[in-house]
Amino acid sequence: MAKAAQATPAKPGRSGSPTGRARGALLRWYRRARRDLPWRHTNDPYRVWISEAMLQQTRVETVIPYYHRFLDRFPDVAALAGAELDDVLGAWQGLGYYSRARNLKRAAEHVVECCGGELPDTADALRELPGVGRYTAGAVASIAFDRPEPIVDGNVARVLSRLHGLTEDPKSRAGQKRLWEEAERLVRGRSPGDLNQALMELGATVCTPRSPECPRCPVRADCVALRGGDPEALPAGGKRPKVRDITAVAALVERRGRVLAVRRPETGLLGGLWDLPGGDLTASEDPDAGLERTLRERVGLEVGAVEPIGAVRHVFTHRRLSLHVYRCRADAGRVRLDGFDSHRWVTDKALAALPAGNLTRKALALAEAKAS
DNA sequence: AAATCGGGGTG
DNA sequence: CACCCAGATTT
Repeated sequence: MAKAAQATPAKPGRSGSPTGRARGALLRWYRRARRDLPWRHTNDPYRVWISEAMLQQTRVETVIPYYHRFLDRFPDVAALAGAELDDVLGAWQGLGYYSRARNLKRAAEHVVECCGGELPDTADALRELPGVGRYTAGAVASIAFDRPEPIVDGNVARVLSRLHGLTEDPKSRAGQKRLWEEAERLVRGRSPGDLNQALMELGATVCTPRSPECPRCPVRADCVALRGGDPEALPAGGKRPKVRDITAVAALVERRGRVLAVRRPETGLLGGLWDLPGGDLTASEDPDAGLERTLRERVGLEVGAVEPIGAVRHVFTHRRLSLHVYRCRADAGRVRLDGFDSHRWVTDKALAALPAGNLTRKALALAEAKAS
């Protein structure tokens, strides 16, 4: 259960000050207008933590079904700590940023070993857990433990940039410093969890990146950017990274009625997930030649009866990938891995059950469609 | 300070 | 297509 509020600093928000007026307006607005979201039905620190981990860089609507399934499968810290990694990754499959799932499990194991299975109840202690940064520590501390800890996420950065007319880039060190200072000033006082959620809710539903609905905003009277006439101009934007085009190959390598599945390294892209063997093509390399080369180099197999199945495209944040999919037969010889952690010869059904990324699922779906 | 890490919704 | 999302971690 949530602990009682700790002593709050000596200056409760006076409703006469701009800060006090804004926080009162935010709290009243939030209690009236907030969306009914699954994680708002509980103060259970474990559930709050899981929701915050899932919501990192991920939209609310995407998270909701994962949140229910994950908690159904791993209802508490002990269940998560005792689970198989593949089961945790399986529950995370399709959600992206898979290091979050591995860190959750590692953190759960640590909490069981060192804290009797109870999540730490301060931001500083939470911060020690793998995968818990300043934002997540503040969110769990304020929402689950009623502590006046600030949070700054993308929504809060936008709201505060506009409210205070901050023209610095929120990504810069100076911009971050200022945002956290403003968030801290605002969170001091009653109901820190609701205040923090009000800021995020406002950014998500009213103070949106484009076409903000300023007439509906509870703090419009104090908004510097609105007075300036162009709230949409804030926050100051940065530059975007360049997108690379990549061509890769992968194959269903068959032997004695089974296919070869390989596990990606724990760290890096799609870490710990299962995949079909293959790899990126070098510049101007022919896909057929690339398949032969990557299978030889990365799984140590010579293959025959190579049959192209087709290609699938997948867009990552800064990569556009075109994957050529093949079916082939492996000659005798031991698997020797390079760049993968482990392998299994599995049936089609077992292959479909292994945790994998969406690109691999697309490839499997294509092969399935082609076979029938 | 910049790169890396997924996937999906939106205008 | 560009942009962004209840960010964290590594370099």
